[in-house]
Amino acid sequence: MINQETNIAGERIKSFIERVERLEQEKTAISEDIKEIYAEVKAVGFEVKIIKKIVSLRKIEKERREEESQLLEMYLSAIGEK
Amino acid sequence: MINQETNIAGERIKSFIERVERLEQEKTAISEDIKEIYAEVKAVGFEVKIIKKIVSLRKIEKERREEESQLLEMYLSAIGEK
Amino acid sequence: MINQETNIAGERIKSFIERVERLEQEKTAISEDIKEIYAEVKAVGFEVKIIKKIVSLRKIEKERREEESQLLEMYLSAIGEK
Amino acid sequence: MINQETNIAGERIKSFIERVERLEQEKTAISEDIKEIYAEVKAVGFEVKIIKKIVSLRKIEKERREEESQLLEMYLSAIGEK
DNA sequence: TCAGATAAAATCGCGC
DNA sequence: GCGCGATTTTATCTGA
Repeated sequence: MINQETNIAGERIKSFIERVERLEQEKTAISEDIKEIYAEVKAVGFEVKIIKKIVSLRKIEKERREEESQLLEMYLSAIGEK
Repeated sequence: MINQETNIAGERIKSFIERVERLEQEKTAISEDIKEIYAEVKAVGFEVKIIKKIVSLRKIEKERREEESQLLEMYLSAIGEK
Repeated sequence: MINQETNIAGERIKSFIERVERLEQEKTAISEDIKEIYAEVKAVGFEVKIIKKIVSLRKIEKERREEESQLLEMYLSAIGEK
Repeated sequence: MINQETNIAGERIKSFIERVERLEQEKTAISEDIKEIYAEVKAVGFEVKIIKKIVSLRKIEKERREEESQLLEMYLSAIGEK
Protein backbone atom coordinates (compact mmCIF):
# COMPACT_ATOMS: atom_id res chain seq x y z
CA MET A 1 0.00 0.00 0.00
CA ILE A 2 1.36 3.33 -1.11
CA ASN A 3 0.69 5.22 2.07
CA GLN A 4 2.48 2.70 4.18
CA GLU A 5 5.44 2.69 1.87
CA THR A 6 5.48 6.45 1.98
CA ASN A 7 5.42 6.36 5.73
CA ILE A 8 8.22 3.90 5.90
CA ALA A 9 10.29 6.04 3.57
CA GLY A 10 9.35 9.08 5.64
CA GLU A 11 10.46 7.36 8.81
CA ARG A 12 13.82 6.51 7.31
CA ILE A 13 14.31 10.02 6.00
CA LYS A 14 13.39 11.45 9.38
CA SER A 15 15.85 9.13 11.03
CA PHE A 16 18.66 10.19 8.70
CA ILE A 17 17.89 13.85 9.30
CA GLU A 18 17.89 13.43 13.04
CA ARG A 19 21.16 11.56 13.01
CA VAL A 20 22.78 14.32 10.97
CA GLU A 21 21.35 17.01 13.22
CA ARG A 22 22.59 15.22 16.30
CA LEU A 23 26.10 15.06 14.90
CA GLU A 24 26.05 18.67 13.79
CA GLN A 25 25.07 19.67 17.29
CA GLU A 26 28.08 17.79 18.60
CA LYS A 27 30.27 19.56 16.09
CA THR A 28 28.93 22.92 17.18
CA ALA A 29 29.54 22.03 20.81
CA ILE A 30 33.15 21.14 20.04
CA SER A 31 33.63 24.40 18.15
CA GLU A 32 32.45 26.20 21.23
CA ASP A 33 34.91 24.28 23.37
CA ILE A 34 37.68 25.37 21.04
CA LYS A 35 36.54 28.96 21.32
CA GLU A 36 36.66 28.65 25.09
CA ILE A 37 40.23 27.44 24.93
CA TYR A 38 41.17 30.47 22.86
CA ALA A 39 39.38 32.70 25.34
CA GLU A 40 41.57 31.13 28.01
CA VAL A 41 44.65 31.64 25.86
CA LYS A 42 43.81 35.31 25.62
CA ALA A 43 42.96 35.56 29.32
CA VAL A 44 46.43 34.39 30.32
CA GLY A 45 48.00 36.90 27.97
CA PHE A 46 49.05 34.85 24.95
CA GLU A 47 48.31 35.94 21.41
CA VAL A 48 45.41 33.94 20.02
CA LYS A 49 46.38 34.67 16.42
CA ILE A 50 49.83 33.17 16.91
CA ILE A 51 48.55 30.05 18.65
CA LYS A 52 46.07 29.56 15.83
CA LYS A 53 48.87 29.93 13.33
CA ILE A 54 50.91 27.28 15.11
CA VAL A 55 47.97 24.90 15.15
CA SER A 56 47.39 25.32 11.44
CA LEU A 57 51.09 24.96 10.65
CA ARG A 58 51.26 21.74 12.64
CA LYS A 59 48.23 20.45 10.77
CA ILE A 60 49.86 21.15 7.42
CA GLU A 61 53.08 19.50 8.60
CA LYS A 62 51.19 16.45 9.79
CA GLU A 63 49.40 16.13 6.46
CA ARG A 64 52.67 16.48 4.61
CA ARG A 65 54.23 13.71 6.66
CA GLU A 66 51.26 11.43 6.07
CA GLU A 67 51.47 12.02 2.35
CA GLU A 68 55.16 11.26 2.35
CA SER A 69 54.56 8.09 4.29
CA GLN A 70 51.91 7.01 1.81
CA LEU A 71 54.28 7.78 -1.03
CA LEU A 72 56.94 5.67 0.64
CA GLU A 73 54.53 2.78 1.00
CA MET A 74 53.61 3.07 -2.66
CA TYR A 75 57.25 2.89 -3.69
CA LEU A 76 57.92 -0.09 -1.43
CA SER A 77 54.85 -1.81 -2.77
CA ALA A 78 55.89 -1.04 -6.34
CA ILE A 79 59.22 -2.79 -5.91
CA GLY A 80 57.57 -5.74 -4.20
CA GLU A 81 58.85 -5.04 -0.74
CA LYS A 82 55.50 -4.93 0.95
CA MET B 1 65.21 32.74 36.05
CA ILE B 2 64.34 33.56 32.47
CA ASN B 3 64.81 30.11 31.00
CA GLN B 4 62.49 28.54 33.49
CA GLU B 5 59.87 31.16 32.86
CA THR B 6 60.21 30.57 29.17
CA ASN B 7 59.79 26.88 29.71
CA ILE B 8 56.74 27.36 31.83
CA ALA B 9 55.19 29.57 29.18
CA GLY B 10 56.19 27.01 26.55
CA GLU B 11 54.55 24.24 28.51
CA ARG B 12 51.32 26.16 28.81
CA ILE B 13 51.30 27.00 25.11
CA LYS B 14 51.96 23.38 24.26
CA SER B 15 49.11 22.32 26.46
CA PHE B 16 46.70 24.75 24.79
CA ILE B 17 47.76 23.55 21.37
CA GLU B 18 47.28 19.93 22.25
CA ARG B 19 43.85 20.55 23.67
CA VAL B 20 42.81 22.35 20.49
CA GLU B 21 44.24 19.61 18.31
CA ARG B 22 42.41 16.96 20.27
CA LEU B 23 39.11 18.76 19.79
CA GLU B 24 39.74 19.34 16.11
CA GLN B 25 40.34 15.63 15.68
CA GLU B 26 36.97 14.99 17.26
CA LYS B 27 35.37 17.47 14.91
CA THR B 28 36.93 15.79 11.91
CA ALA B 29 35.71 12.41 13.14
CA ILE B 30 32.17 13.74 13.42
CA SER B 31 32.34 15.22 9.93
CA GLU B 32 33.29 11.79 8.69
CA ASP B 33 30.33 10.27 10.49
CA ILE B 34 28.06 12.74 8.76
CA LYS B 35 29.57 11.86 5.42
CA GLU B 36 28.89 8.21 6.12
CA ILE B 37 25.26 8.96 6.82
CA TYR B 38 24.94 10.69 3.47
CA ALA B 39 26.63 7.74 1.80
CA GLU B 40 23.98 5.57 3.39
CA VAL B 41 21.24 7.94 2.26
CA LYS B 42 22.51 7.61 -1.28
CA ALA B 43 22.91 3.84 -0.96
CA VAL B 44 19.26 3.34 -0.08
CA GLY B 45 18.21 5.47 -3.02
CA PHE B 46 17.28 8.82 -1.51
CA GLU B 47 18.48 12.08 -2.97
CA VAL B 48 21.33 13.43 -0.86
CA LYS B 49 20.82 16.95 -2.15
CA ILE B 50 17.23 17.07 -0.94
CA ILE B 51 18.05 15.67 2.48
CA LYS B 52 20.83 18.23 2.83
CA LYS B 53 18.45 21.00 1.84
CA ILE B 54 15.93 19.86 4.45
CA VAL B 55 18.63 19.83 7.11
CA SER B 56 19.69 23.35 6.22
CA LEU B 57 16.09 24.54 6.11
CA ARG B 58 15.48 23.20 9.60
CA LYS B 59 18.64 24.92 10.76
CA ILE B 60 17.43 28.25 9.38
CA GLU B 61 14.08 27.77 11.09
CA LYS B 62 15.82 27.10 14.36
CA GLU B 63 17.89 30.24 13.95
CA ARG B 64 14.78 32.24 13.20
CA ARG B 65 13.16 31.05 16.41
CA GLU B 66 16.26 31.97 18.37
CA GLU B 67 16.37 35.43 16.83
CA GLU B 68 12.69 35.92 17.62
CA SER B 69 13.28 34.96 21.19
CA GLN B 70 16.15 37.44 21.39
CA LEU B 71 13.92 40.12 19.90
CA LEU B 72 11.29 39.45 22.55
CA GLU B 73 13.87 39.76 25.29
CA MET B 74 15.02 43.05 23.80
CA TYR B 75 11.48 44.37 23.78
CA LEU B 76 10.93 43.37 27.38
CA SER B 77 14.21 44.89 28.37
CA ALA B 78 13.43 48.09 26.46
CA ILE B 79 10.15 48.58 28.32
CA GLY B 80 11.87 47.87 31.60
CA GLU B 81 10.27 44.52 32.25
CA LYS B 82 13.46 42.61 32.63
CA MET C 1 55.91 41.55 -29.87
CA ILE C 2 56.24 40.52 -26.26
CA ASN C 3 56.33 43.97 -24.73
CA GLN C 4 53.17 45.00 -26.46
CA GLU C 5 51.42 41.84 -25.33
CA THR C 6 52.58 42.47 -21.82
CA ASN C 7 51.24 45.98 -22.01
CA ILE C 8 47.94 44.82 -23.32
CA ALA C 9 47.64 42.31 -20.48
CA GLY C 10 48.71 45.00 -18.06
CA GLU C 11 46.05 47.35 -19.37
CA ARG C 12 43.35 44.75 -18.97
CA ILE C 13 44.47 43.92 -15.43
CA LYS C 14 44.53 47.58 -14.55
CA SER C 15 41.05 47.99 -15.94
CA PHE C 16 39.74 45.05 -13.88
CA ILE C 17 41.34 46.44 -10.75
CA GLU C 18 39.89 49.86 -11.26
CA ARG C 19 36.42 48.48 -11.85
CA VAL C 20 36.62 46.48 -8.63
CA GLU C 21 37.92 49.46 -6.70
CA ARG C 22 35.13 51.64 -8.02
CA LEU C 23 32.52 49.13 -6.88
CA GLU C 24 34.14 48.70 -3.48
CA GLN C 25 34.00 52.46 -3.02
CA GLU C 26 30.30 52.33 -3.76
CA LYS C 27 29.87 49.54 -1.23
CA THR C 28 31.67 51.55 1.42
CA ALA C 29 29.51 54.57 0.65
CA ILE C 30 26.35 52.50 1.09
CA SER C 31 27.62 51.11 4.40
CA GLU C 32 28.05 54.69 5.54
CA ASP C 33 24.52 55.52 4.47
CA ILE C 34 23.25 52.62 6.55
CA LYS C 35 25.21 53.87 9.53
CA GLU C 36 23.63 57.28 9.09
CA ILE C 37 20.18 55.77 9.16
CA TYR C 38 20.97 54.04 12.45
CA ALA C 39 22.31 57.31 13.82
CA GLU C 40 18.98 58.85 12.89
CA VAL C 41 17.11 55.95 14.52
CA LYS C 42 19.02 56.60 17.71
CA ALA C 43 18.53 60.37 17.44
CA VAL C 44 14.74 60.03 17.37
CA GLY C 45 14.85 57.76 20.41
CA PHE C 46 14.39 54.27 19.01
CA GLU C 47 16.56 51.38 20.07
CA VAL C 48 19.07 50.66 17.34
CA LYS C 49 19.64 47.13 18.58
CA ILE C 50 16.00 46.21 18.19
CA ILE C 51 15.71 47.70 14.71
CA LYS C 52 18.82 45.80 13.68
CA LYS C 53 17.38 42.59 15.08
CA ILE C 54 14.17 43.09 13.12
CA VAL C 55 16.15 43.68 9.95
CA SER C 56 18.16 40.50 10.48
CA LEU C 57 15.02 38.53 11.34
CA ARG C 58 13.38 39.64 8.11
CA LYS C 59 16.50 38.65 6.21
CA ILE C 60 16.43 35.17 7.73
CA GLU C 61 12.77 34.81 6.80
CA LYS C 62 13.53 35.79 3.25
CA GLU C 63 16.30 33.22 3.11
CA ARG C 64 13.96 30.60 4.47
CA ARG C 65 11.46 31.29 1.73
CA GLU C 66 14.17 31.05 -0.88
CA GLU C 67 15.40 27.74 0.50
CA GLU C 68 11.86 26.40 0.55
CA SER C 69 11.41 27.34 -3.06
CA GLN C 70 14.67 25.59 -3.95
CA LEU C 71 13.53 22.51 -2.05
CA LEU C 72 10.27 22.48 -4.00
CA GLU C 73 12.16 22.67 -7.27
CA MET C 74 14.33 19.78 -6.17
CA TYR C 75 11.27 17.71 -5.35
CA LEU C 76 9.70 18.44 -8.70
CA SER C 77 12.91 17.66 -10.46
CA ALA C 78 13.32 14.43 -8.48
CA ILE C 79 9.90 13.16 -9.54
CA GLY C 80 10.59 14.15 -13.13
CA GLU C 81 8.17 17.01 -13.29
CA LYS C 82 10.64 19.59 -14.36
CA MET D 1 -4.30 58.72 21.80
CA ILE D 2 -1.98 55.84 22.41
CA ASN D 3 -2.92 53.81 19.38
CA GLN D 4 -2.26 56.67 17.03
CA GLU D 5 1.08 57.37 18.62
CA THR D 6 1.91 53.72 18.30
CA ASN D 7 0.97 53.79 14.66
CA ILE D 8 3.04 56.83 13.99
CA ALA D 9 6.01 55.23 15.72
CA GLY D 10 5.32 52.05 13.78
CA GLU D 11 5.29 53.94 10.52
CA ARG D 12 8.62 55.55 11.27
CA ILE D 13 10.17 52.27 12.30
CA LYS D 14 8.85 50.63 9.15
CA SER D 15 10.31 53.43 7.10
CA PHE D 16 13.74 53.05 8.73
CA ILE D 17 13.68 49.31 8.17
CA GLU D 18 12.75 49.69 4.54
CA ARG D 19 15.46 52.24 3.94
CA VAL D 20 18.05 49.92 5.47
CA GLU D 21 16.78 46.96 3.49
CA ARG D 22 16.90 48.95 0.30
CA LEU D 23 20.52 49.90 0.92
CA GLU D 24 21.47 46.36 1.86
CA GLN D 25 19.98 45.16 -1.38
CA GLU D 26 22.15 47.65 -3.23
CA LYS D 27 25.18 46.41 -1.34
CA THR D 28 24.38 42.83 -2.26
CA ALA D 29 23.93 43.84 -5.89
CA ILE D 30 27.33 45.50 -5.89
CA SER D 31 28.94 42.43 -4.33
CA GLU D 32 27.47 40.41 -7.17
CA ASP D 33 28.89 42.85 -9.69
CA ILE D 34 32.30 42.40 -8.13
CA LYS D 35 31.92 38.64 -8.36
CA GLU D 36 31.05 38.98 -12.02
CA ILE D 37 34.20 40.96 -12.65
CA TYR D 38 36.25 38.21 -11.04
CA ALA D 39 34.43 35.65 -13.16
CA GLU D 40 35.49 37.69 -16.18
CA VAL D 41 39.05 37.88 -14.86
CA LYS D 42 39.11 34.11 -14.66
CA ALA D 43 37.45 33.71 -18.06
CA VAL D 44 40.22 35.66 -19.79
CA GLY D 45 42.83 33.54 -18.07
CA PHE D 46 44.13 35.77 -15.28
CA GLU D 47 44.56 34.52 -11.72
CA VAL D 48 41.75 35.80 -9.55
CA LYS D 49 43.74 35.33 -6.38
CA ILE D 50 46.52 37.58 -7.60
CA ILE D 51 44.17 40.33 -8.78
CA LYS D 52 42.45 40.22 -5.39
CA LYS D 53 45.79 40.49 -3.69
CA ILE D 54 46.68 43.54 -5.73
CA VAL D 55 43.36 45.18 -4.88
CA SER D 56 43.86 44.58 -1.18
CA LEU D 57 47.46 45.79 -1.28
CA ARG D 58 46.40 48.99 -3.00
CA LYS D 59 43.74 49.49 -0.38
CA ILE D 60 46.27 49.12 2.42
CA GLU D 61 48.64 51.49 0.66
CA LYS D 62 45.88 54.04 0.23
CA GLU D 63 44.95 53.81 3.91
CA ARG D 64 48.57 54.17 4.91
CA ARG D 65 48.91 57.29 2.80
CA GLU D 66 45.77 58.75 4.32
CA GLU D 67 47.04 58.03 7.81
CA GLU D 68 50.35 59.64 7.04
CA SER D 69 48.62 62.67 5.69
CA GLN D 70 46.53 62.91 8.83
CA LEU D 71 49.65 62.55 10.93
CA LEU D 72 51.29 65.31 8.96
CA GLU D 73 48.31 67.57 9.54
CA MET D 74 48.43 66.81 13.24
CA TYR D 75 52.09 67.77 13.41
CA LEU D 76 51.53 70.93 11.44
CA SER D 77 48.60 71.79 13.65
CA ALA D 78 50.66 71.08 16.77
CA ILE D 79 53.30 73.57 15.77
CA GLY D 80 50.65 76.13 14.85
CA GLU D 81 51.17 75.96 11.13
CA LYS D 82 47.62 75.13 10.22
C1' DT E 1 39.62 46.73 25.06
C1' DC E 2 36.81 42.93 23.77
C1' DA E 3 33.03 40.05 22.01
C1' DG E 4 30.04 39.55 18.33
C1' DA E 5 28.90 40.41 13.63
C1' DT E 6 30.46 40.78 8.87
C1' DA E 7 33.18 39.86 5.05
C1' DA E 8 37.04 37.49 2.74
C1' DA E 9 39.70 33.49 1.81
C1' DA E 10 40.61 28.81 1.66
C1' DT E 11 39.05 24.21 1.49
C1' DC E 12 36.22 20.43 0.26
C1' DG E 13 33.02 17.54 -2.25
C1' DC E 14 30.12 16.99 -6.04
C1' DG E 15 28.68 16.57 -10.80
C1' DC E 16 29.99 16.83 -15.59
C1' DG F 1 40.10 15.68 -13.56
C1' DC F 2 38.34 20.09 -13.15
C1' DG F 3 35.52 23.73 -12.37
C1' DC F 4 31.69 25.14 -9.52
C1' DG F 5 29.13 25.65 -5.51
C1' DA F 6 28.83 24.94 -0.67
C1' DT F 7 30.99 24.77 3.66
C1' DT F 8 34.48 26.12 6.83
C1' DT F 9 37.98 28.98 8.47
C1' DT F 10 40.27 33.33 8.89
C1' DA F 11 40.49 38.24 9.21
C1' DT F 12 38.36 42.65 9.65
C1' DC F 13 35.22 45.72 11.56
C1' DT F 14 32.13 47.82 14.79
C1' DG F 15 29.63 48.82 18.92
C1' DA F 16 29.41 48.20 23.88
